[in-house]
Amino acid sequence: MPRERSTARAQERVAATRDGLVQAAATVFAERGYHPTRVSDIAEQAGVGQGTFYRHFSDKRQILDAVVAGTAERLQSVFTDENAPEQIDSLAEYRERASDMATRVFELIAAEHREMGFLLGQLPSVDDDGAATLDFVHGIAAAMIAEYYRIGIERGFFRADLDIDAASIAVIGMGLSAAWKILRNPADTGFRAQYRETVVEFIVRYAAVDPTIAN
Amino acid sequence: MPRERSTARAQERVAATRDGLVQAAATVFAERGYHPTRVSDIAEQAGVGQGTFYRHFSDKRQILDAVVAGTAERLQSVFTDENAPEQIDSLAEYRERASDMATRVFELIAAEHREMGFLLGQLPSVDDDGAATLDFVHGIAAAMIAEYYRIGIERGFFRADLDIDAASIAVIGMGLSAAWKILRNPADTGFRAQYRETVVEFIVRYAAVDPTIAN
Amino acid sequence: MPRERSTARAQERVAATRDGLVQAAATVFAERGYHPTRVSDIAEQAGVGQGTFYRHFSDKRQILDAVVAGTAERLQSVFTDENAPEQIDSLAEYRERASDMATRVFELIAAEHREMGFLLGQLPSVDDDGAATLDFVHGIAAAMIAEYYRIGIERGFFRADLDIDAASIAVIGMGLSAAWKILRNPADTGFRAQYRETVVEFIVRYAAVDPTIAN
Amino acid sequence: MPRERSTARAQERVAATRDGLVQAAATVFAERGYHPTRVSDIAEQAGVGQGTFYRHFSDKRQILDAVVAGTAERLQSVFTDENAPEQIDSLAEYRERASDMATRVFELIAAEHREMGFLLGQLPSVDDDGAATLDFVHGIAAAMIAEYYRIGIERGFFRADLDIDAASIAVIGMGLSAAWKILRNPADTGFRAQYRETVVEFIVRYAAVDPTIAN
DNA sequence: GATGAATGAGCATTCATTCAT
DNA sequence: CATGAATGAATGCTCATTCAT
Repeated sequence: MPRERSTARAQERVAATRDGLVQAAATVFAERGYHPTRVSDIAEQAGVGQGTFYRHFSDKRQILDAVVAGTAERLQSVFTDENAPEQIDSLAEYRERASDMATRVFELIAAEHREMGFLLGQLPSVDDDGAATLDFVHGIAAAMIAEYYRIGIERGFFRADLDIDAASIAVIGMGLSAAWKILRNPADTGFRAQYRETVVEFIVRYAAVDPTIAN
Repeated sequence: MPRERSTARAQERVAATRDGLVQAAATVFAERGYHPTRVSDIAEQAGVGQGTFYRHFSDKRQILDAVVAGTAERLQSVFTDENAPEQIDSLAEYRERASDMATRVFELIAAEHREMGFLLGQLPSVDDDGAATLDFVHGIAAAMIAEYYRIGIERGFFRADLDIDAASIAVIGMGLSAAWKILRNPADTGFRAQYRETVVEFIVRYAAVDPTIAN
Repeated sequence: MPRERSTARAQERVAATRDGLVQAAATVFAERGYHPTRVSDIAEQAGVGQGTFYRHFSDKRQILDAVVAGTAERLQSVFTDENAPEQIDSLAEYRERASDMATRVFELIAAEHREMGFLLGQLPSVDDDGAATLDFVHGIAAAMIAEYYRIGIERGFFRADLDIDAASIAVIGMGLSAAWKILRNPADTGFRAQYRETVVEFIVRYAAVDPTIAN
Repeated sequence: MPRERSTARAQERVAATRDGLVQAAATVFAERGYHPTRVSDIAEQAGVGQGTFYRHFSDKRQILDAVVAGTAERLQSVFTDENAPEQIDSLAEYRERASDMATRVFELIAAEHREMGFLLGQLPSVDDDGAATLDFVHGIAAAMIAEYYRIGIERGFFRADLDIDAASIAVIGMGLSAAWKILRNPADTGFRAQYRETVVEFIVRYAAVDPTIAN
């Protein structure tokens, strides 16, 4: 089947061009910001002609969706990959898990600090849909954190009267601050370690029936 | 001296026109965002001609500074007006003060939600200077919170081993999350009260030598 | 009222710029055709910047309406100005009137041959609306010619069994052919005179009860 | 000779592709007009790739020539096929012949109304060469009609003092009007019959020595 | 000082044409 | 020969800025 093989190869090439454009857009959006970036900047960065851009995306807004989808997916995967809260049985385990996840989130932010900075700093400014996308990511994260709190109460090492919803939002806020700081200085691993400990402490001391147990 | 009087009046009128433009810019920037807003939109909203805009501001970027200065000033004043941490002598007082300030910040955000939304959502996307301005506001707030922690340790009702810098950043994050939520639903006073309590609880339980004292 | 006077002058200047653009568009549309003409061609011909074009017309299609309206109006005025068919009382007068009107139409076509050529040759190619506009002009002319036939029958010097509608269309066709020829050679006054006589002869011999009366 | 046979088949296929493209171009040109039609529209309509278009035609203008040649040829064949004016010997025969030819022309226009509409409405707008092509067709038709008039005079049933050139042009005009009307409503066979009779009457009454003979 | 008409640099987008597969 | 992805010149249109009144 020489036909099919060549078709497959052609499809690969098309996909490669498209991916290159998305990658290029992620780069220049993060560098210059969405609005100041011209389509020609993206094409140039991708090493293709301007017309090629329009073969793959109808306009600048469209490629943004592809860029954001990729970044948001990587961010969400931190929370979802092998991180079911059901496996936590003690406050000590909870501490460990929270610390792990904070580490992973902070590492991802540091590693993709430009993309994440774009997500936080630029997406709301694109349009209402951009802001809505960020809202959606917030919501996902909040729901996930709330689930951890629920399990903690259920298992008896978190006090039953804590405000799950408000606490989830507060925890997300600590993450936002972390992101803000990391984005300014992605190489400062010391801050990340220090801040992670503090965040865990905040979470545990706020929620634990007896925070001293696992201290 | 009819001369001087007329001059004074003229100066007043000029200042009024200028203020009207800043107010108009704040409104349309908040509505549409900085980049999509045209200078003609600002002039139209202010009820003056486009040429008048350029009598008062050299370009679009300039009026943004005036807009941001006003908004940021109102935000900072919440932290500085009659709020010296030296006056706090007990954990109970600390709680009360923290609750008061959270209330004031949340009220301000709700009252000027569009301007504050612009600050958080749009300013980083304008240019590096815009992001720096937001950084600066963050820094001010962090320093102020840090001072409160320092006093708490000094007066003995906060544990000495807490991480002042990291904690300050975490508290700012909780404020960011609050802002995010309030901006989406400025009329929900219930959320504000509930979240305020949770934040105070986070702060006190994290830092207090014996959180139960004032419970 | 210095205010009002300056406003009136300003309005004049605006109208002058607009008229200049319409004039320029008529010229370049006639020269190059509608589709190949760029907005910048029109602006250049009018001696203004491209942006000025868009102050007065939303796009290329819009200015075409203004151009066509002017040309069509001049064309229709030939038929309507002081040309009521009621004043015709004899075949001899009818001949004279037909000859007069043919002369006037042919002169107009010769004088504005580029604009008229545009109307006939380019308008249908612009879009459906362009074709409809030409249809409309056809309809106006046909109705007017039909009215002349009706009067002729009423007054008794045209036979009653002639087909008014079909004949009107045929007469318009003779006019179209004239236009076609005149557009190719606007300076040939000899052809115009010769063709005019033939057309009158066609009309009279087709319709007259006794064509020889006024011969 | 399997070689030659396969070559012959290949040539056939090439010709078929080419014809398909011309047919497709005729269709989409008639639908959208020449300028708004994209090469990709033609290729898509023909069911081939864009590249294939350029294997058969050097550019968009080239295929127009092929389209126009076909349409014009079919139009001209109405006048030339088995229609030598030498075979006419009486006014009655002349009437019949004129009626026949009008019928055939009108039928062709109705049958290929989109292609003919393109010829009349779009060709002059393509470029000077397009207008010249239409001029050429006009000239052919005029010459043919003139020949009929010449024969009529020669045979004595047309008056000797008629203006052959002007009359030919007038008759073409009646055809143009017919085309215009038919193009707007190709299904209206009633109009065609009615208008045909009127045209014949115009022609005969204008030219005949004694029009009443064959009435 | 105020005005808004005029300006043109800048950018998004289209589409005829090329060419590697 | 056929294909359709890639190309970039060409062009419509926007909008920050200027300036004559």
